[in-house]
Amino acid sequence: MENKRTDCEAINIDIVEKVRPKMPEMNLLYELSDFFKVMGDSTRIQLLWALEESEMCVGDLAVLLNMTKSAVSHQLKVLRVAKLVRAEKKGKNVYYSLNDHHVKLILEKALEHVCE
Amino acid sequence: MENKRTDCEAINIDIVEKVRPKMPEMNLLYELSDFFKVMGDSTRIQLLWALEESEMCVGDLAVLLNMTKSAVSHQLKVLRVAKLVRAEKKGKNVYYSLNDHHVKLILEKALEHVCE
DNA sequence: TTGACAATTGAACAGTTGTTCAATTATAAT
DNA sequence: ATTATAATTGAACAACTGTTCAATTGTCAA
Repeated sequence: MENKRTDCEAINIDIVEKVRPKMPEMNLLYELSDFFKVMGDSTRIQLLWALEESEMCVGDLAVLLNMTKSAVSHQLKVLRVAKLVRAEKKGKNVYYSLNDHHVKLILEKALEHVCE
Repeated sequence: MENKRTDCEAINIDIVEKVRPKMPEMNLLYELSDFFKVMGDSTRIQLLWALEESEMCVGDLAVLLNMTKSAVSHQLKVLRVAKLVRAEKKGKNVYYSLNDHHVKLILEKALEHVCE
């Protein structure tokens, strides 16, 4: 289970024990940090930002971001696995679109944060 | 400036050119992704979560998270550099507290996202 | 069927990240 | 002054990440 360990005693054991029950479960914690990890890449933010404006296929996104199709496709896969975008095949092309309304809100809040 | 490059032509050049002016500046993009990178670690989320409940010193946080003081201190430094927490020396101890009201909101939104 | 194009894939690479360990700084108590 | 405790620091290490490159899949048009 827990393989880390402290190397000290608590200074204010009362505070620690008051806070402990408020801490989130490890499971939730990993889901949260995994979500932020996905957001923590400038290429993926660009992709989400672009798809907020319009659905687009891989080639268009590659031109827009000035990257190779391969690099874009790899990152779209990350976003797809994280369920932030979805893919739809139309003829020869695969069109990507946003799959989650929370993302826009979170991006806006983060924007407020970095802009202040 | 730009050292990446496409390996293809746009399929829908009209869409690409319609979206292009809406794209954020590289500068802003990096600030955004840097912020999410900081949030994208379960240890740092635990620290922020704990400090939302009460300010605490390094030793208490180490006990609470069951980690070494060193590991906690390293991560607190990351949060300090990102201006998400601030440190105040009180006698023998250094007390850390939240330094940004946006963080709580963003954590809540992210929580809504991963919980649905 | 053949050829061209769109997209995906996996391996490889360099660059980055988080924890550990040992050493160090700084404060408080004796 | 000396000792003990709190916290920070830097180097080292393994684990992870993002892009490139080359090869592959699947679809359309001729």
